[in-house]
Amino acid sequence: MGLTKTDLFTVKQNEIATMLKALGHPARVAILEYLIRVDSCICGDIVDELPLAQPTVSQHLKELKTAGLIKGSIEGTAICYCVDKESVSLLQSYFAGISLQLADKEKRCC
Amino acid sequence: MGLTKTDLFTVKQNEIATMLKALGHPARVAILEYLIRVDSCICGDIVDELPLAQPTVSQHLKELKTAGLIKGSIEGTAICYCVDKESVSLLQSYFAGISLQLADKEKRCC
DNA sequence: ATTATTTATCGTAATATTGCAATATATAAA
DNA sequence: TTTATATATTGCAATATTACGATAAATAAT
Repeated sequence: MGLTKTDLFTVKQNEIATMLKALGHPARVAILEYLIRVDSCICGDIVDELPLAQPTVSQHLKELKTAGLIKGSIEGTAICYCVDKESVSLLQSYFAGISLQLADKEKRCC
Repeated sequence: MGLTKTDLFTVKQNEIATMLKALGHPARVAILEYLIRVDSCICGDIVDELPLAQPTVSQHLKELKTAGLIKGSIEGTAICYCVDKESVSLLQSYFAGISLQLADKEKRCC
């Protein structure tokens, strides 16, 4: 197989999983953090910043973009990437909600 | 390849990526949500709840456990799984921090 | 027009993931 | 002890991911 059965789960569950999967690699976490740290949304510097080859970085950027976590805009010959605030906000809300629900429960085991 | 170069990134980045990767599959998101929803941390009901075969569910549970997101305790012949509050709290803090940092920045492109 | 610069895509090798049937393990009940 | 119940492990096929060299595409500068 190797094929995720997305149709068996809710749209929301798939949405969350897709975004988290995109961040399920240290290079992509590093890219996100770099884009946030640098206050302009600088682009190909990511390649210099990361210890990975240019095609590899490009591929990671594509995955982040496909998952909706970053956006890119053409800036002359370069491309300017930046974080999609909405999607990050969505994840933030998701975990905030979960934490809230967890706070109420008292554990009966574990 | 197919091999993540974890040594090239920070411990924190790897830690976050590992947990998010574990949640990067709708079945595992569904398991987390189910464990939170059911206020006792019931175990093998997960198999009935999810539209996946028992070995598949067992495997997903293992991945969540390895990533530290859930814990399991033996309860007679059954095993009782529940969410590890600390790790969820860690993720919650992570995204809260990112959101805060993002709020300050004004976008220069995208 | 030619050349340099920047980013994307292709091709490919190594490895990982997903899913499940079959089977093993381990405890509870009879 | 035998049988039932619950969960884990093994083995395997199909597919996905990771990484990068080589190359393409697209714009800027000369």
